[in-house]
Formats: sequence, C-alpha cells, structure tokens
Amino acid sequence: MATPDTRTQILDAAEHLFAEHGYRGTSVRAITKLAGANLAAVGYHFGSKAELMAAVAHRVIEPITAAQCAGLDKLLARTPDPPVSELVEAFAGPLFDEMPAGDEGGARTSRLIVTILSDPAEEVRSWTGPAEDSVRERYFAAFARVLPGLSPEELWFRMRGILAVTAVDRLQVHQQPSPGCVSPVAGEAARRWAITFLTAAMSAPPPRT
Amino acid sequence: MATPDTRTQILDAAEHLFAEHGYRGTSVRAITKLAGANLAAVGYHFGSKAELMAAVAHRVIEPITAAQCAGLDKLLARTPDPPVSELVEAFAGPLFDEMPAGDEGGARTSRLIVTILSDPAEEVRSWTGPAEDSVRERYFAAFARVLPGLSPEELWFRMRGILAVTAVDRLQVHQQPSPGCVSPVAGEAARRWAITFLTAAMSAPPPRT
DNA sequence: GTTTCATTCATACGTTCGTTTTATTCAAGC
DNA sequence: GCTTGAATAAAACGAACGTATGAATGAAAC
Repeated sequence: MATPDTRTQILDAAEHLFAEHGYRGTSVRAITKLAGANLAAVGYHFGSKAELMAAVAHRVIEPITAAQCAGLDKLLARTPDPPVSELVEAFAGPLFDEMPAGDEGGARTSRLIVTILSDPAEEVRSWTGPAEDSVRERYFAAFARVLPGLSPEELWFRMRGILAVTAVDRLQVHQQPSPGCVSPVAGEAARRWAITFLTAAMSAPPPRT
Repeated sequence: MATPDTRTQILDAAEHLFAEHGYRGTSVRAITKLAGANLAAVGYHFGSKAELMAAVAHRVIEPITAAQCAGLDKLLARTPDPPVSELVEAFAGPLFDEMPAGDEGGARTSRLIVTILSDPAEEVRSWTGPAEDSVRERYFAAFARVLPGLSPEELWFRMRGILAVTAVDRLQVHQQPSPGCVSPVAGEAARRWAITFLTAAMSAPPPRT
C-alpha cells in the first residue's frame, strides 16, 4: 500500500500518543519520531502542538457528530416522539461505532475522547464547533419532548450522564487492573449494556422535590 | 487563626492546582509559590512531586472510602437485601459529601477526583490501596445479591457507570460554557438527580441476549 | 553559652520542552 | 538548464521543568 503523506502520519502518531499519555504527556519529539518525520514537520504542517491537537480532535469527533445528527434526523422523520431507548441509542451509539479505520477496536479512539473531554489543558478543551453545539441542542429538545416532567437543568445533567458513562467505560483502560475488577469488554456487549443502563436512567421520573 | 504548617499549606496548594490544571500542568514552583513556601520544601517534606501527588490523593480519597464503608455497614446491619436506591446512595453519596473543610462547595475536590481518575500519568493513577479495593468489592457483592439477573461483567460495568456519572458531573467545570448548556448545579440538587438517575439505571433488567 | 537538629532558603544542575532558523532536497514549470 | 516553491532536514534557541546542594535560621536541649 502507498505510504500516507507526512501530514497524515503525524496525525496518526499524535492520535495514538495523545490517547495514551494525554496532551501534556506527549512531546512533539515523540510524535515526530513515531511518525518517522522530522521534528520541524509539526510546525510546518500544523503551526504548533496545540493546533495539531485541534486537528486530531476534529478528525476523531467530526464523524461522531455527523452520525449523531443523521441518527436523529432518521428518528424524527419517522415520528416526533421516538422511544427513549432509540434516542439514547442514536446519541450514544456513534460513540461506540464511529471509529476511524485502523483503530484497534475503537479502544484507542475512546481513550482519546476521554482525554479530550477531561484534559485540564486549555488547548485541548477548545475543540467544539457549532456542529457539536447544534447536535447537542437538538437532542436536548428531543429528549425534553419525550420526557416532559424534567426541568432543563436536570435534563442537561442526564445528558452529561450519557456522555460520562459511554466515555468512562473505556477510562478503566488507563488504570492498572485491580483484583476483581474486569477490564472493559469488547464493543458490542458494552454497547448493549450502555444502552440498557442509560435508557433506564433517562426514563426515570424526576425526584420529588 | 493559627497559620498551618508548611507541609499542610503545600498540600492545600497542591490540591488546588492539581485539581485545576492536572498533574503535569502543575509545576512544583507554582505549588510552593501559592503555598508561600520555598521551592525545596516539596522535596524536603514529600520527597518528590509524585509522592506529593500521592499524599494529596490519599488525603482526599480516604474519608470518601471510609464513609462508603460505614454506609454499607449501616445498611447491611439492618437487612442483607437493602433497596437498590439505598445502596446507590451509600456508594455515591460520599462523593458528594465528604469534602475537606475549606473546600468551595466540594467543586474543587470533585475536580481533583476527576483528575485522579483520568490523568494519563502513571504517578497519578497509582493511589488505590487495599481499602479502596475492599470497599469496591463489598459493594459489588451487595449489588450482586439484590440484582441477581446481572452477569458479573455487566455489574462491574454498571458500577463504573456510577463513578462516571458522579465524577463527570463536575467535569464540565473544566469546559468552557457552551451556549445552552448550564453549568453544574450546587451539591444538593445534583446529589438528588444523581441518585435518581443511577438508581433507575442500576435497577434496569439486563438486556436480552 | 554552646550544641543540636529540624526546617527554610537561595541557588545551581542537567534535562526536556516547543519553537525557530537556516540549509538542503527534489520534482514540476518554463 | 535554470528557476521556483513546497517539503524535509539538522541544529540551535530560550524557557521551564524536577531535583539536589550547601549554607542560613532559630528554637529547644543540655
């Protein structure tokens, strides 16, 4: 196969290392070494390490956002009041599915997403664009319609819960395996478990105040 | 009031900065400057930056583990089959309650816990001791008893979900507020929402295979 | 008054970091 | 054949990092 160009190899290497060691834990030197490129190539192709991180984040997140959007379109074309389980599936499913080719079962990408969501460095957290905001708000509106008893604040809380569960499922990969605590399972079972878990959670009646 | 000794001031400063900027994003110089101490004080009192991180993590996590343990004891003394909601409350509640004095509403500590759970640096992730493992396994056994339909793997998945939701609730503090997305709410409401959300999730029947 | 010992201090060391600069390569355009 | 311009290469920059060193401090012990 034709070897990809330097720019792509740097993106691949950066995605790998950022996922494993975080933004600050990854040096430009390590990235270029893994990519087989020169140290200055990052500056030439991306401008800076921060802009490289943004490019990596964008490449990973864009297909997820697109799939979430398409899933909601398809659902709402059928009925304005879809079941909660299907809303959850459309929202959380792409986080399990949309992994770039060459990914080892999606685990690497999942770890990268966790890194992006939780890294304390400002450069990492400034990746969201209008597309991400828009799809989030559209799901919020859809959930609000089928879960009329919830206050907006509590609904945002629950939607953050969806993200938390789907993302942190893979977080344990980071951790040393502790006795009695199994490692994260392969995608398909985790996906089913997550949908079940989250559908029940989203469907819960609000607590009596 | 009597000013605390240097060691404590360093611990406080480190807790603050680690929570905000992560382990790698916090320099020993920044810690000692905030603590009003000399640069070499970290080496003298703790040995190294990594051992300081371990001391900070221990100080934050120990009371949480103790409260989880006490809560389970109290519950099981009453009945061997407590309701799921009370198990969830005993497990997740201390993550909302057990915040050291002087904490700004627990938000700082919550952020620190997220940092500890998700930081990719090895030095940060090696804090768990036998006490944490033990309490986790005891809760696992209790949940397994009252939720007999679940496989061990799926139950571990769900328990990770509890941690994810309670921890990541505060994660958004890190993020820039995006339009339409409210900031995390004060402790009491979030606590009620989390218990409701998680009780429903834990009680869900397993997906049909 | 002197000794002792825990603590604090200023300073320096060696490394690694992100970035920049200057030179070189090399295929395409004329 | 010469020029052009994108791409790569090697080297160096200054800054920030964690850590180590040895001297100063100051209250308690004798």
